[in-house]
Amino acid sequence: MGSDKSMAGSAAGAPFAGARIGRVAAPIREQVLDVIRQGILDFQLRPGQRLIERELIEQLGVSRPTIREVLSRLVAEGLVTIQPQHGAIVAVLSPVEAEDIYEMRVPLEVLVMQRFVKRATDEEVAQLRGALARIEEITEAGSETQSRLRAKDDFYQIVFEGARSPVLAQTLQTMQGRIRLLRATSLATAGRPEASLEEIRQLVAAIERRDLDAVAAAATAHVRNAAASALSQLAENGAEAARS
Amino acid sequence: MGSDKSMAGSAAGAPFAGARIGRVAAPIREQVLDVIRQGILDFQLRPGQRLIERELIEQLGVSRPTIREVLSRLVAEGLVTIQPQHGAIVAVLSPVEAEDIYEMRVPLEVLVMQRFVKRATDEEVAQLRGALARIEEITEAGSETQSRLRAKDDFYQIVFEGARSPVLAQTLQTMQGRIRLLRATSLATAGRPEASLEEIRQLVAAIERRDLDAVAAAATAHVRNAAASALSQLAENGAEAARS
DNA sequence: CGCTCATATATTGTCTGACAATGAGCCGGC
DNA sequence: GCCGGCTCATTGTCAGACAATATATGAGCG
Repeated sequence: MGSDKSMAGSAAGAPFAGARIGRVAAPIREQVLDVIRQGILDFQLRPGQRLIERELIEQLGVSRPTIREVLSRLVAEGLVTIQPQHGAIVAVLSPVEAEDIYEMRVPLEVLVMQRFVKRATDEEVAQLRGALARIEEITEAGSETQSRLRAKDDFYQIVFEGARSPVLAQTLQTMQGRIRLLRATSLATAGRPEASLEEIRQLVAAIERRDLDAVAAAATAHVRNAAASALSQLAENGAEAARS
Repeated sequence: MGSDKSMAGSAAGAPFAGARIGRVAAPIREQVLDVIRQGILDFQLRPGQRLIERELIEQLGVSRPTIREVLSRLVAEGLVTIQPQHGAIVAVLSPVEAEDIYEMRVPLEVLVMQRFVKRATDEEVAQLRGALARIEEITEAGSETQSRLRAKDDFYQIVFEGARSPVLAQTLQTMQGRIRLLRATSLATAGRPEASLEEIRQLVAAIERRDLDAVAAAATAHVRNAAASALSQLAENGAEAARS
């Protein structure tokens, strides 16, 4: 409830401190889009779960056209599937698709990392090292997957910024989104945070040395290993599901 | 079939060659999506041109929510840009974006070609040769760009089918769509159809030999050359535009 | 007791109409 | 001649409505 539309008037607390919500700052549909996407990426909405328009309308307090527009966008991103005449569900990644995506990610990630080497400022490289440090911290603390994922998102954010390649960045971002779906499907790959961390360390080291070949090798290894881990897990999970 | 009930106004001057939407099998919005996308890809809707909702409604005879949904999808595909509070326009590719896309296409196209080699049936390979033959025909006949593009689309369609990689295929397809936008911007790259044809010949030959390395080399060369040609043209065009 | 069929419900697909808010262009005044 | 206000066009968003279709429920029958 709450969240009336025209509450802009008084705004008791912050005259112009906080971000103005609703009206001018961000179109409603962007907000809705973010909310639902985040819900999927954070595993609150699980793959296969139905997304019923009426429910979303009630929960988010927006109108049906808005919801439909948002769902369309999510379909385009590959995070939602629409079964005609039946409704939208959170997308379920098939092993075939997952393999495809990982295979595509390899060269694209190499590309973006090399671009980062070529275009990023020294400051951005330093930021990258900082992000690595945070990942190390979290990994060593053995924190939950959630925060690790967020730290890795930050890491990639810096890479994308520094690479100055908006299209490439966006493509990779949606790919990573879909892969995260996969992670939700196979329920916490958990897998190998330490191995992954070591790979990232090597990657950052190569970046700092500005060694393009080493960067390519490290990026390739990282994605390949992630793929192998995720896909094997998915295979197990799939077998299990088939058995039941 | 179609054209049952509301065949309303004649809409003589529709920019899309008499395409009218009827309520039949496919969902209306899919039809609308196809029509507008095709309009963009066929250069009937030129980059930068405004897409005013009201006009589209009148020309296509569908309602506003439908149009908006379609425009959203096209935004996601990168064919349309929305300027907040101002409206949608056919996307204009900046040189930076174009370069990005071409650079991404290189490894992805290598990937899809190699997959085709590994997975396509002999019959599909034969079909590919057939498609090549048609391209040759059209090129030698010196036909207009339009039919050449269509023939190349057919060629790629076969590749995508045979590669059995839906995700990869879709990604490449949207990329090629955006690149075609570029072609519309710089007004008929024209370029050298003969050179392009020779590259494709080499590619098909490598595929028939099932020589993965040669396929990679040929695919890379093809995309790289296309990029060089398109980008140089764009640079000229940009300079010209800047002058005026 | 299980199975098939008909009904009922739920949900989407689409349309109509409406309103506020924002941006663009125009016109008059200084 | 320039600036400010005004009008208009266009988008952003909502509410309600209806048909079509898929799923679930229950009744009747073998």
